[in-house]
Amino acid sequence: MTRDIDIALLRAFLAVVETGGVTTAARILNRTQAAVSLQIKRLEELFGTELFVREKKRFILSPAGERLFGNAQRLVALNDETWNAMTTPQFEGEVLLGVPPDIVTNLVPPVLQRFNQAWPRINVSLICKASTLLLEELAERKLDLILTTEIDSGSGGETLLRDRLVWVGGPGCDTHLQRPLPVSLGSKLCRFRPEVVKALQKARIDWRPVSQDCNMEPLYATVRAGLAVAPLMRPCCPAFREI
DNA sequence: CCAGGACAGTTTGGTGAACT
DNA sequence: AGTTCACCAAACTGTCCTGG
Repeated sequence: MTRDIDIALLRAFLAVVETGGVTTAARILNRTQAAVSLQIKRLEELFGTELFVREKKRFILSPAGERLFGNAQRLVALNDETWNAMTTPQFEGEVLLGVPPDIVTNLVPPVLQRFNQAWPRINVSLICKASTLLLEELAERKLDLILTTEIDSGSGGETLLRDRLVWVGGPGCDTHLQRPLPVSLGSKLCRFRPEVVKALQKARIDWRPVSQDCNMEPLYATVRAGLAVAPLMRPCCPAFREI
C-alpha cells in the first residue's frame, strides 16, 4: 500500500525541530498550539513511530525523526519550488531601467541578477544618466522604472537605501590636505553637488574642481591617482579610503 | 460512452476548553 | 507547555442525472 505524505505535516515537523517546541512552531505556522500538536501526532501515526523524544518541555529528535529530517527539508523545498514554478506568471517583454552613474557599478548588478533569475523572459535595458535627467524621462514615459540618488526622499518614489556621503581619497594619498582642495564632483547635474559645495563653503575650505564628467570612471581615476578627493556614497567606494 | 454539475454523506483538520 | 476531547466548517468522495 502506498501512502502520500502530507506536506503540511512535514512543515509542522520542521517548524517544531527548528523552534524546539510546539507553541513557537504554531506561532510561525499561524496555527494554534493544539493544531500543531495534532499534526505531529498524525505524522507519527502515519510512520508508526515516535519522531520526538519529549524531555520536559523540549522536543528532541528521535532516531526516526533524525532520519526524516533531511528528506522532510527536501520535500518541503521541492514542494515550494514546484508551487512557485506553476503559479508564478511568466511575464515577457522589456523594461527600460534608468540608473544614475554613481550607483550603477556597485549597487545595481546584484539587483539585476536577482531580477533576471526571477523573471528570465524579461529583457532589461539599462540607461545610465544623471538622476535629474532620469526623472525628466520618466515623466515623459521614455523610461519604465528609475533608481535615483537624492538628498531627501522625494514624493512619488520609494526609499530603498539611506546612507551618508563620505569624502574619499586614494590609498596612501594626502590629497585632502592640499589647498585649494582638489575635488572631483562628477556631473554638474549631480543631485549631491549643491550640497557638497554648500558644505565646503560652510567649512571655509578653498577648493577647485577636477573631474566634472558625468561618467564616474574619470572621477574614480582622479581619486585613485591622488589628484583629487571626492564625495561618494559609502556603498559605492569600497576600494578607496574614507577620510 | 464520457464529461460535468448537483447533491448528500463522510472525512479531515481546525479551534477552544479542560485537564495533565 | 503539551495533550485530549467535543464541536464545527471545509474539503473530499461517491452517486445520480443530464447533455453532447
